[in-house]
Amino acid sequence: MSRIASVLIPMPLPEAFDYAEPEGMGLAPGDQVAVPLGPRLIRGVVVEVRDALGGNRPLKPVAERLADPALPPGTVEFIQWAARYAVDAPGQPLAIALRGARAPKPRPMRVLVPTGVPPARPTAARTKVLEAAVAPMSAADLARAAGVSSGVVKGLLDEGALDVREIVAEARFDPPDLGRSGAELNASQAAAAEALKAVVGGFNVTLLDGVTGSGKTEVYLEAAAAALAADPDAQVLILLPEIALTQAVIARVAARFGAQPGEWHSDVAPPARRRVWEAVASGNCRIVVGARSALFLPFRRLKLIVVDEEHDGSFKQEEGFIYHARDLAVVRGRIEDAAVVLASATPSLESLRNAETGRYRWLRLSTRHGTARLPDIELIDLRETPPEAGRWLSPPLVREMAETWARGEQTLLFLNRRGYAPLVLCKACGERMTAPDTDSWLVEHRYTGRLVCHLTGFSMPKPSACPHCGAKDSLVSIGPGVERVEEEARALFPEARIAVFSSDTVFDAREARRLVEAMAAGEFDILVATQAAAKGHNFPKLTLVGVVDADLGLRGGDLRAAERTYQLLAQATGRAGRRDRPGKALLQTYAPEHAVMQALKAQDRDAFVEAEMAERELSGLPPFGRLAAVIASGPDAAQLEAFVQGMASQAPNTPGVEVYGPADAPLGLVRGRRRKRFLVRADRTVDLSAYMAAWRARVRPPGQIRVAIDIDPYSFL
DNA sequence: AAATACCCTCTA
DNA sequence: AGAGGGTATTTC
Repeated sequence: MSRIASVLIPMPLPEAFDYAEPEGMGLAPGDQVAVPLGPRLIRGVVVEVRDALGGNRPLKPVAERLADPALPPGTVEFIQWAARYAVDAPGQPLAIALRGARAPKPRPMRVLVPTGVPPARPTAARTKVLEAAVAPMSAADLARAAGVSSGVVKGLLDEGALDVREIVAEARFDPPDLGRSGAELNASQAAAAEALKAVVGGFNVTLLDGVTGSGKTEVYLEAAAAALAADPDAQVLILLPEIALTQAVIARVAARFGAQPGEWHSDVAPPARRRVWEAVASGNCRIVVGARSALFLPFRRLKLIVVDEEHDGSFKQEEGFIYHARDLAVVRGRIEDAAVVLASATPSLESLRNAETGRYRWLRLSTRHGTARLPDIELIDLRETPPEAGRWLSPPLVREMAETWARGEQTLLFLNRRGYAPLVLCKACGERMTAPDTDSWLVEHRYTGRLVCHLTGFSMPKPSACPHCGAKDSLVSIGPGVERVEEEARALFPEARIAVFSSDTVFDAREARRLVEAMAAGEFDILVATQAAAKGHNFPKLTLVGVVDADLGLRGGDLRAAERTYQLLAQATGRAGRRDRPGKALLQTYAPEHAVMQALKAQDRDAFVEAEMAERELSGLPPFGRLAAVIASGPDAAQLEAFVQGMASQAPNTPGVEVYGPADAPLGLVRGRRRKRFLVRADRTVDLSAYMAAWRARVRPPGQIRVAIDIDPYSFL
């Protein structure tokens, strides 16, 4: 009986395609194959093999079974589940899962080995080289090890005393050393670690909820140790929201287990990615530390997933295949029968709700590690003590900074806004500088002298005359960014050592580490930083945190504005006063009576959560209801309008579902494309993915119009 | 995603 | 007619 293989192709095709299995190929689900698609050959993954019963239309045969490792069953199932959930083609998550498999193999390393042939002229330098060559190494390394110039090595090579051998770097990782003991734990940590060790083994979800500085990392590393020890093949995945945080966690893992974990994020070079991918597939790499896309690696025996800083919005992928890594981590845990640990000092309301209702276990770490105390938090009412015109630091904050500096301690000025000024306008005609074909403001960057669109990446030199009315020197910078706050701090404290930490000054993991280490070593007095520095780092001499604009995140008023502001500011203020020094945080606000500010001041997270939960429950919003967004975009405004009107009339009528829209998206024009949005609210009991899929199936977007569906949207732009 | 089928306009 | 260019369609 001939057989049919269903093959998933890493492209936005609506379903797996069927191919005939050539006699004797013996395909199984998960196998990587080459299949013909139109005129070309393409890589795909077998998802099903079945007998060819009855009449079939003629199928093209599978061209070849690739030697690359097969995807384990759990990975294939997860990909299909994720696609259905996100209402997208299964080829999209497959493309993410195959990113490591398609990357080029690491280049073989060329090492030199002695041939035994004695050199014609055995000089002292040559003897040193041959003595050093007992271990195979590259020519450059050999010259360095022997302390001679590269010419000596080349001479020996030319004479045949040394020979080149190519070594293919194997996709091997050192096994974790499970004999090592972990960090010293305090009573609260030890209790949590014991509780976590008990949950590894099967699927369940635990919320590890501990104040900043309570030592969550040590606790979940003990859970990792337990998972790795319980099963010699067990694998552990630690997900982090940002690349900048991976280095610190990798160092902690390496110290705890005496072995380098696999590192996975977009900054990892393709050959290194291939190495990690293959080692994860073979089961050799047992610990992975990575960003959200590490969730799609081909784990053979995943037993623990840790989502660190689980509340962080960076876990939501907003482009291409749209998904939330925290939510999908729980799904993958269920599929793989792995324990899932969600860790945060300021958990998301979704996770807190699941903990409250008992769906998740709830472990609370109360005390700060060591002797550190939480900082005192005070609100500065900017209506009463405003800064001078054109300044952003109020007198009370400046006074506190001066005292901190006098004591030889550090200040962190926190402002979650890159660049110099968020808006540039012409005082002659009132024109606001925006990017071409986009109606978002251009942000002024003084370091580079350019105006930058933070949405599209467009940038241009700052013009000397207004491009609209032509007036000379009429452009004024409105509002503060970190660069402007730095300028003000320098004017106030000309002697102080000041640095800026934002994604413009710190563009890769190495640079971030350097700046963090310099700050920790006390090489700066004042650090002006965006959220890039607000989380995860430990600065022992930092005793004052000044939040320049505490109200920033509350504007715009989307669903999670209050929650996000609370989380961000709690993290930022938590930077102050670790170790034995008392810390202080000052929040500049125009709305000190706002519930978020009051909760921060009182350091009463539970009160804030309770109030916010009550509001969400009243309006049926997450975590009490579910949301989805539709973003339709196209270059032609009239055509788009007609399409969305038609789409509105096609929305399925289902109890427990409300459709709002279409409305102009807040950023109505991006890269020359008009954008319209629908928002869908549904009761928790509704299968929202199925609803959205049904709706999408009823419409056919004409021409250039694109429809994107965002399940559980975080951005409302 | 990428090759190609289709469908216009322009040129001589 | 054939080239050129942009867009819609198809891929088991």
